[in-house]
Amino acid sequence: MPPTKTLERLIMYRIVLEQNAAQGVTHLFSKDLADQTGSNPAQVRRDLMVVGYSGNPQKGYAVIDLIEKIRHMLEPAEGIPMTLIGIGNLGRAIVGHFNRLKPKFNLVATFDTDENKIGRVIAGCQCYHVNEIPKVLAPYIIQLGIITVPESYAQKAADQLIAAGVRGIANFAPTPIRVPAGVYLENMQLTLTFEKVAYFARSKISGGTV
Amino acid sequence: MPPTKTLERLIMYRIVLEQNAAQGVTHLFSKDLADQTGSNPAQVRRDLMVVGYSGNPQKGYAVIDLIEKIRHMLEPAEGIPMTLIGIGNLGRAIVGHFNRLKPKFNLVATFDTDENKIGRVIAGCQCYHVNEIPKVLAPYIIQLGIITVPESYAQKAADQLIAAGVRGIANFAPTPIRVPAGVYLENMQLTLTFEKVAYFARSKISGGTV
DNA sequence: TAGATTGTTAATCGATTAACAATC
DNA sequence: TAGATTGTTAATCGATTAACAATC
Repeated sequence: MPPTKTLERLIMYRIVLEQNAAQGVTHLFSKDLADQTGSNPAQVRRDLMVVGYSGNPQKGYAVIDLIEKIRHMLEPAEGIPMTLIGIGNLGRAIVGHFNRLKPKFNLVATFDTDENKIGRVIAGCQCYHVNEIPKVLAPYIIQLGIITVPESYAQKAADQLIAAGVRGIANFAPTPIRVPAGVYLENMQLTLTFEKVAYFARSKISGGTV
Repeated sequence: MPPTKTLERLIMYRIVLEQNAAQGVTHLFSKDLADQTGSNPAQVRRDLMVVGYSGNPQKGYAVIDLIEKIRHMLEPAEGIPMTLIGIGNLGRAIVGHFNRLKPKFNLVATFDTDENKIGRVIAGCQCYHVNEIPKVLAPYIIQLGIITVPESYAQKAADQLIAAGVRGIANFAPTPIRVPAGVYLENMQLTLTFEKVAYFARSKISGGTV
């Protein structure tokens, strides 16, 4: 299993590799990839060691082949089952994103407590009441549960997802939550990012990246 | 200037300290703070060294005082000027967040290219056409510019903000962008988070945090 | 071939954790 | 006082960067 940081960068490389492929670029050097991702050539080469793909000192890396290698490493399977709780603006924005990520992810259902939303298809996915989580999710082993609910409901939402067997959680509520060992958690406090940027924008002389 | 990681955790501590204060908790030990933020007591104590606040071996840390110390360290000033480009679902969700963060941040304007949005007040803030960026932002030194536009417009949006003197950028478009030295950049690829969680949820036996 | 770039190892750097005397 | 917790230094750990022989 690669280090988290390496994995993050590999995902980033793949994103920009796909953009390059879309523009008809066939080969890139480690320097190019570094420039486009805010990394550096040594880092890129070191990261690529874990995917088991070799470049060519004269041409660099074949874009298509490298995408395929990274993809293969990241996604043994397609149609990763996922779900989302809380269909506010943020929830809708994220669901929208996932419509572009098909068929990689399979958004099996969304949940909310607002009667106006329940039973409707929102952003292409059926919305259920949170009470139906156990029933609706029973057929799946959900790899990714996204929490976009208000602060007061965040921990409860996580507990419900975990009870339904969800293995990984990305929490966007404005408070960190806790999960038992065995569940992978990413607490995404958007506020934290904003405060950090404001802080370093004020303090730093030269810019950081990623 | 504290290390980035330390700063991130300090912001997180403050978030949970504020929640504890709201619940009437007056004192916390490093262990409590660690549990609630997915950290560990040694880390907490080490981080708190930089804020210059001393706890008490018998009572722990006085919640209110510690909040004040961290706040003081993070925000020399109030009303940090900020802006946002791209009033889609994600943009609206973020603007909504900022309404809770007043008076700390001061969202001076939002921008879009959609004629249906321009001239309107959306989520409490006036929306202008992107062509007006230079004029509207001229009176401010913007510390935080948030980009929530489609992929194809992300780099352009950044360039426009930077030309208007924006010092820090949080980019939520689905592609990393580049900025010159002197501008602090955070590329927030939500996709990256989702793929990472899905990956480790599948691979890891015991859970990670933060 | 000559030379820039690769893959990989070694060196450096920074961040986390452990340890412990000082403290209340 | 006794004992748990603090602040801080030292040790460990992991991640980044530098270096360089191998390669095309």
